[in-house]
Amino acid sequence: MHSPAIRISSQSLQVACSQCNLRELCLPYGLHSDEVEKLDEMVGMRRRVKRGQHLYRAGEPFESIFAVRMGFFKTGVILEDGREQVTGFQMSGELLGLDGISSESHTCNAVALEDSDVCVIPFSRLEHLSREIESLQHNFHKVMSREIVRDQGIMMLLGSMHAEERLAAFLLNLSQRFTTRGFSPSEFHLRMTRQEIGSYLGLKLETVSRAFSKFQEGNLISVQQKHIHILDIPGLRRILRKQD
Amino acid sequence: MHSPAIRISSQSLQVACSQCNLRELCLPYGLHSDEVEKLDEMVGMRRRVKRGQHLYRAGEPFESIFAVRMGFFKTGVILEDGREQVTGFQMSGELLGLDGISSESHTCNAVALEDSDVCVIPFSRLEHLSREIESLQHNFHKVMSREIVRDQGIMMLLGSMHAEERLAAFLLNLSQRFTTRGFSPSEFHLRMTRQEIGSYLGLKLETVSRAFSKFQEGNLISVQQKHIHILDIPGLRRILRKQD
DNA sequence: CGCGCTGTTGAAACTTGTCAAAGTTTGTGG
DNA sequence: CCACAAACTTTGACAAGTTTCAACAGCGCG
Repeated sequence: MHSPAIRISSQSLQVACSQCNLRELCLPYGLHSDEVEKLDEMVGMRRRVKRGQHLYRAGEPFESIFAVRMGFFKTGVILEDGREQVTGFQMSGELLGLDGISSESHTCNAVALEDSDVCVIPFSRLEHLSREIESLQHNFHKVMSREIVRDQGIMMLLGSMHAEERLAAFLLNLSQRFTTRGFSPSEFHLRMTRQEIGSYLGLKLETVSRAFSKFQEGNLISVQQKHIHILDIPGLRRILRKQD
Repeated sequence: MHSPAIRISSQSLQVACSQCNLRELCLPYGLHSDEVEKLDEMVGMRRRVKRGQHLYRAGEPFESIFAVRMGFFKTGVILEDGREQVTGFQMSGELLGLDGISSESHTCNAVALEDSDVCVIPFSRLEHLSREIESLQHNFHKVMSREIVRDQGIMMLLGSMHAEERLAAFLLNLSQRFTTRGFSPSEFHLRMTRQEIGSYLGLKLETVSRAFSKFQEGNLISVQQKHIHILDIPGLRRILRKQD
């Protein structure tokens, strides 16, 4: 499955956690340097996923979790009638595949929305190393817990907010995550379609489009297709506060 | 905080995992008997929570997770305007407090909906023991992962289903969980109000009430206040299938 | 360079929420 | 144990928000 050649070229591409500029966003967070070196051994290889390709599919056996090194993913499931339901968007430093642990097979699809790179973290090795490195164990538990908290936040969004509030929350969340990664908080490129945003927010694509237009009318943002410029962050926040 | 006297009385009430008839639903699942005995030492004590009382509150420091031994809980948050948003209902064998790991403080409130008993599991001891007992570690990871999968299921419910579909899914889910615990799949008592069901399902209480009435008209269930009798499980399933 | 996917906008239909009133159950204190 | 108050539930009529259907514009990929 993974040839020595790939292994070597990966190394030359700085596969090592100790060299990764995402280590403050990822599993190595807070680990001592000797511990991070052990992590390096665990992270078997990198995998490149081109735009539109699957990182994994629902039903496939679960063996590894993945850390996004570069790029942008969506996760979701295909419903019986063929529609897609998007459950999340992941960017660099975020983990993919945690849902597969429980059933030992992936429960959703993960698709790259742009050419991406991930670190492959064999789960049994992660568990093994977690038994040795206390802070890695604790870190991993925190990451899983954060995922639970995140999901509950979305449940609240879906359960109690109107269309415009949902979109405002979505934009502010993206803005905040881009900021953490050193990008502009106010200007970015959406990697997903209106359809995918709508699916994620529990809205139809037309409703998403209308909300974008409304925000633009109110000079809160400027939209040009997928290019978003947030003009008034406090204004977006006020939309959230209205009902929530 | 916990006197020897309480400790002893707890023991006499069969605090031990090895004696617990929920062990197939809880953390001890699949552990060898010598390992379960180590678990017994970890589970410090039981705690009794009367109906309406809080097990924990949002913002309190996180120290332990809890396993429901007996009873019924709801978790939720209070929004700024005073409304409550319910994020889950927990019954025997299910864990509470996993969301607190990430921030080291509880992110929601947990309230007993009937007089309940929980096992208090100090989290640092759980992590410590997880480093020794491989199957406990794996079990715990599975439990957390299952929570993530569960939340994503609710996201899909909230994002893509109509009122009656949501209520049908809710009833079928309860039915299934009661069945697992040896109770009737078709007849049970709701511990929560229409308001709380509505909050959980992203609906107003009136809508929940109307959906109950509609199901009753269609001879799918018989409702008498909080007492539910499911007359036609396949019929409820068909309601789910319609749009999903 | 054109075809297809994506996005925008309008009008009508539908679902759910809001407000209001009345009935029912539960819990408490006398 | 009863009576009363508070909380919960049901139902109706109307309002608001979202979806559906349809038409058209624009961008981007091959």
